[in-house]
Amino acid sequence: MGVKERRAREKEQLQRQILSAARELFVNEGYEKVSMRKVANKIEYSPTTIYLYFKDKADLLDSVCKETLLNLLNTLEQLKSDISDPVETLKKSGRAYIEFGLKYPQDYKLTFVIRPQFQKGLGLEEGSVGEQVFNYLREMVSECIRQQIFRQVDVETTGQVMWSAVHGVTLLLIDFPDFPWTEKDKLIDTVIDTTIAGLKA
Amino acid sequence: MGVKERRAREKEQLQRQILSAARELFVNEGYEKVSMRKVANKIEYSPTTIYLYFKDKADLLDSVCKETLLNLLNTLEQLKSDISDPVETLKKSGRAYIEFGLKYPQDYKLTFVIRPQFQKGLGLEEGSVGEQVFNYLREMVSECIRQQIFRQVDVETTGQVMWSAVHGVTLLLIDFPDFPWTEKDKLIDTVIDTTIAGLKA
DNA sequence: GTGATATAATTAACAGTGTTAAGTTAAATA
DNA sequence: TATTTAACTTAACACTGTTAATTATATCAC
Repeated sequence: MGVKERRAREKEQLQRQILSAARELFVNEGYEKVSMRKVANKIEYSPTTIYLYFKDKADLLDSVCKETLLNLLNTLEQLKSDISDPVETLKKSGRAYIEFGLKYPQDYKLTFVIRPQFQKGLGLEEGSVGEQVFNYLREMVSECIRQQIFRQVDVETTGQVMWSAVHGVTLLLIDFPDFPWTEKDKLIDTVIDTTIAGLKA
Repeated sequence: MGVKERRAREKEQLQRQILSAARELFVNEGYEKVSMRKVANKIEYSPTTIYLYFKDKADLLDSVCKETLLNLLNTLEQLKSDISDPVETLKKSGRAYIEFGLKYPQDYKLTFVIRPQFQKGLGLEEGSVGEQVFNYLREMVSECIRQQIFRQVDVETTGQVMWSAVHGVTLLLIDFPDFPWTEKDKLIDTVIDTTIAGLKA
C-alpha cells in the first residue's frame, strides 16, 4: 500500500517546486510583477495547476515568507551560544538580523512589508515562526536585563525598541540605496551601539 | 490675451483634481488595487485623459508622494521654534514624525516603502522635498552636537541613526497592528528617549 | 488484461489591468 | 465662416488572477 505514500511524496515535491520557483521570481522581479503564468512556465505546468497546491497568489507569498522567517530564525539561533556576555550576543544578533535583510532584500521586504499588506493575519501569531523570531530577541534582551546591564524597563518594550532600530536601518538601506549613507558597516554598528547604550543602566 | 492663462489654469485644476482623486483612492484601497480606470471614474473623465497629465501610474504615485513629503515637512517646520533646548525640539520632532506616519499610514508607506520599489530615483535627490526633510533632521541633530549635548559623532551618522529608529517603529506599528505592542505612546517615547540617550555624551 | 473510478492537470473563459494609436469633439484663431 | 489646435474619447493590445468545465492518466476491482 505504498502507492498513497508515493503519491503524497510526489505532491509534496511539486509543491516545493512551485514554492521555490515562486520565491526565485518574487525575489528577482518583485511580487507584483510576477504572474501565476510566469511561475507556471518556470515549472512547466499549466497556470491552474498551482491552484491545486495553493489557494491563491497571496497564499503562495505566505508560504514563501514562512520559509524566509525560518531561515532568519536559523541564522539567529546559531549565535546564542554563550550567555556569559549577553550584550555581545545581542549586538551580534542585531548585526546578523540586518545583514540577513541586506543579503536577501526582496525576501525581507516581502516578509515584513509586502505581506502585511495582503495578509492581515500578520504572521506573528502565537506559535508561528514569526513569533519564534521575536521570542529569540526577547530571550537576548531578557538576559541583559536579568544581569542588570540594561535598565529595568520591561522586556517587551526593550525588545520592541531594539527591533525598531534594526528594522528601520535595514529598510532604509534597502529602499534608498542611492542616499549618501555613512559607510554601511559603520552605520549598522552605530545604530546597534547607540540603541544598546541608550538601554544600559 | 487672457485665454492662454485661463486654459493653463483649467489644466492645472484638472491635474490637481486627478491628483487628489488618486491620493484618496491610493490611501483607501492601496496603490496596487487602484486602477487608472477607477481614478478616471472618480473624476468623471475617460481613463486615457489621465495620461495627458501624468506619464503613467508610477508618475501619479510620484506626485502623490511629493505632496506627502511637503505635508510632512510643513508639520515638522512648525516645531523648530526654540533652538535653546535642541534635545527637546528633537524629541518633539521625532514624535511628530512618527505620529504623522501613524495618522496617514498609507501615505507614509506609499512614500517611504512602495514608491522606492517603482521609482528608482528615490525622491531624496538634491533639491527635492525629501532632501529638505532630511535637512531638517540634520539641523536639529547638528545643534545638539554643537552644544556638546551629543557625542561628537559626525552629523550624518547621528541623523541616520535617529531616522532609522523613528522609521522603524513607525513601520512596525503600521504593518503589524495586531502585535502585542507596548502601549503606543509609551513605545514611541521609549524609542526616542533611548536613541537620544544613546547619542548623548 | 479490461472496465470503472478517482485524481491530477489542462483548456477556455471572464472580468479586469496599464497603456498606446487613432479618431472625435469642441474651442480659439484668422 | 473656415481652419487650425488643443482636449478628450473610443477601440484595441497584451496582459493579469481566478473559476468551471473538460481531458488525460494512473490506480483499483474483477
